[in-house]
Amino acid sequence: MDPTFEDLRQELKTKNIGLSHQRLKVLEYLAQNRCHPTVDQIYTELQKDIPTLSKTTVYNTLRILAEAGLVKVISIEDKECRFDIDTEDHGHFKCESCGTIFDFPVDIDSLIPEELSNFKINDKNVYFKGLCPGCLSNKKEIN
Amino acid sequence: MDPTFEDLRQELKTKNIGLSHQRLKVLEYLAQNRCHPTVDQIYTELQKDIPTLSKTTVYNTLRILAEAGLVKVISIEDKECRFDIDTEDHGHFKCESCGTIFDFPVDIDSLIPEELSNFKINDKNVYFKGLCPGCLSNKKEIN
DNA sequence: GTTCCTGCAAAAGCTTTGCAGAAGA
DNA sequence: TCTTCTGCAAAGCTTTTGCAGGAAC
Repeated sequence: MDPTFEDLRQELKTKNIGLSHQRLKVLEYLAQNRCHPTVDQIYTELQKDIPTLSKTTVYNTLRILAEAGLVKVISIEDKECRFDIDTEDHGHFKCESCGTIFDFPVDIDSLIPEELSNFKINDKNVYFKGLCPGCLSNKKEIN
Repeated sequence: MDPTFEDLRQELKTKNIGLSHQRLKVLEYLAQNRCHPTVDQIYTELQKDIPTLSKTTVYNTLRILAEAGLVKVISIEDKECRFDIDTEDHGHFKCESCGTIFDFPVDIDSLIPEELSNFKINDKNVYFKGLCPGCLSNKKEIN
C-alpha cells in the first residue's frame, strides 16, 4: 500500500531527520501529487504557500529524503530529475508527446539473469518511452 | 550479432549520412570500445588522433547517429549521457563503486503488462545499480 | 559555387556549494 | 547558547546554439 503522509512523518522521526515546515510541505506535496514532479514543479507550487521558499531548500530536502530512502529519484533521459514517493518496484512509461509519466506494475525480480548472480543489486529500474493512448488518438484525428 | 564497423559504415551510406573523417572516427571508437563511453571520454581519446577535434562535433555526430538509430543513448541517473552502439534490447548494470557499466541479457518484451496494451512503445530500458563482483570482494578483503 | 561539416565562443539549463543570517531546542 | 535549517548568490557541469570559416563534390 502507498504510504500516507503520516506514515512518512513517522518514518522521518524514526530516522532522526528534522521536520521543518519546508520539509513537511515537500513531503506533503510528494504524497499528494504522485505525478513524478520535477524540482521546479515542486518549488513553483510550494512557493504559493511559502513565498520565501528557495530552490536550494527543495534540493536539500529531496536529497535528504532520497538518502533516507523515502523517495526515489527517477531520470528518464531528461537532464532534470523527477521524484517518486513510491519506492516499491514499478516501471515508468514516459509519453514522448505530452511528457506524462505513467506507472505500471512489473515483476523486476523475475528479470534478473544468471549473469548477475554474483552482483549485489541495490536499485532496479525499468522505463519505456513512446506514445500514450491519449496522444495516439489525437494523432489519428489529425491525420 | 554485434555490428562491425563496416556494417555501420554501410548503413550510414544507405541513410545518406555524410561520412567525414571525424564521424568515421567516432563510429570506429564506439565499435571498438564497448564500454558505454561518455562524450568526454570519446572526445579526449579521439583528440589524440585529431588534435583539432571539438566537442561540438562529437555532440553533433552522436546526435546524428542516435537519430539514425545506430547508437542508443543511455542515462543512468548521471547528468552525463553515455552511448551504446549495441541497439538490441539488453539491460545495464552500473557498479556504484567503480562506475563500470555491465551489459546483461534481458527479455524485456516479456515484461510488458496488460496495462500498456494501448500504448505505443518506442524504447525500452532496464538498468540496475549496485556492486559488481570485483568491488564486492575488495570490500570483504578490507573488512 | 553550393552544400554540408567543423569548431570556437557564448548561452542555456539543472544542480551544487559557500556562507551568513534565522529558526529552533 | 549551540546546533540545525534556510536561502541568496555564485560556481560547476553537461549540453545546445549561433555563426564564420573550411572542406568536399
